[in-house]
Amino acid sequence: MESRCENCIIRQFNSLRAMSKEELKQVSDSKTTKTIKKGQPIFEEGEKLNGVYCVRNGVSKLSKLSANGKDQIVKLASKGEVLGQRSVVSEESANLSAIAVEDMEVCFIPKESINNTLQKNPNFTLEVLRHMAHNLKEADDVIVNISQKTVKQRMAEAFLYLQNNFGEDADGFLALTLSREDISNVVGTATESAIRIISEFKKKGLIHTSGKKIGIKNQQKLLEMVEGF
Amino acid sequence: MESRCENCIIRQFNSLRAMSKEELKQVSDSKTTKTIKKGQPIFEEGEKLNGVYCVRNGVSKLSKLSANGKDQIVKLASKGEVLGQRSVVSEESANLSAIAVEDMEVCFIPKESINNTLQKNPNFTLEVLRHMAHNLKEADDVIVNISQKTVKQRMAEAFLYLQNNFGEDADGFLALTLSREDISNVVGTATESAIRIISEFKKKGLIHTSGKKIGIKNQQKLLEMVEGF
DNA sequence: TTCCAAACCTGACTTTTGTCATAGTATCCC
DNA sequence: GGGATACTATGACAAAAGTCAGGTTTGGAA
Repeated sequence: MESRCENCIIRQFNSLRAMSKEELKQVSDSKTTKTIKKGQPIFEEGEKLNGVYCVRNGVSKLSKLSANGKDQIVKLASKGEVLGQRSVVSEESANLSAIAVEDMEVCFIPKESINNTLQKNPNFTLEVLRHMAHNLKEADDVIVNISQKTVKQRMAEAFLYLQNNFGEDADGFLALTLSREDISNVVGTATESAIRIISEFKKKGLIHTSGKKIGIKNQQKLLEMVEGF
Repeated sequence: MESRCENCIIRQFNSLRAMSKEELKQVSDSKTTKTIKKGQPIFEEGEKLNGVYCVRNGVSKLSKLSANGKDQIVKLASKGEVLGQRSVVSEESANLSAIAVEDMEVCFIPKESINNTLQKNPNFTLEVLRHMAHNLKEADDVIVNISQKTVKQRMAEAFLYLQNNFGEDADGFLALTLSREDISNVVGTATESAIRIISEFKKKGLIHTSGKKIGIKNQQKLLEMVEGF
């Protein structure tokens, strides 16, 4: 289970790749590996984080509770993503909760290792900055989508997103299975509305389902729907 | 009109404060000052940016055009903010358009000066990173607000935001005057809906207006409305 | 296997929001 | 000062989305 960061492939996907050999060694010596069960939190909104979490396996939802008691899922994070970076960088408590939607394996890296490197290695800092810039762009795009598209369009978009980012299993179902409630929280709508639209898409032959599982049948039409036809 | 960055007070508000004397000197030598008239763009979505813009005066809206032809305003930027940083850092074309909502004075700083410093001065990079982290948090909060609050709540929030961030003039009107259309694009709703809600708030004594100008009359009730009472 | 809770689904209804049409009002430019 | 143009305002209606209330299915634990 335990292994050295130096040999970890995951690292290639995130900002840790900009660390020097010695820095990486230090990180590896101080890190701990944790297993998180589906439904369990890695950390929660408002919590002070003592480090970041590097995802080795599984998927986590990053969400925020709103005043009316509903969660809004802001992002889904999987293999290679580093969680909690924003909070550690700005020395604030977590703005979002990270909850596993699948069983997960994550490495906890104490903030000292991170901060140390941030102050000494501009390449690493720049790499983190680039990732943050990318996340910011994604967030801006979400804002535009959520405010200008209908729930139906956003649902279509969500399915295509899941297909692109998490792929499909052998039977043609989306590899990442979310509950209807989670889907509605990604899209930003009521659970009933999400379910209704799933039924509608099924009737129209855009998707097919089997229990919780959802498969995409007509990608083209879903794409057209996103564009507003 | 022209002046040296070394003496510029604005600098204290943004990441340029982490630059060394020599770096600042170089920036100052390469910068140019521009005047932008109300309604004119500083840069537009999709454009390749050759540098960043430091706002000395006036206010700019950062917006993105959506498929249905409406703009969504993602952020309002004023004195001290640096525009285009995200694009320069990630070497991508601009994701948002920046358009002046008031006459503006901005300093253009070529990206070479920025990139150079990013690679050599970890303090500066870290400072930029902190600003980006802050912007990301704000963006996440906007996502949650826009998807979980009603248009009425978001309108109330927008007025309070304008009051907090841009203040009021001598007559008690919001210092930043936006057109009804801009207001609707901040809130993410139809212009008619925005106007209707302004009328309603006026009837309820929450705000008062005079032409385009809007003044806050009952801050407490607006706050309660945002919270959902 | 059986039972129970949680998740899923559907219908009926209400509320919210958007759209279209139209009229009034300010503003800018000559 | 006058006319064109853009912005503001309001009514009437349509569409979208949420809520409530009730069923059904599913999956996991005893």
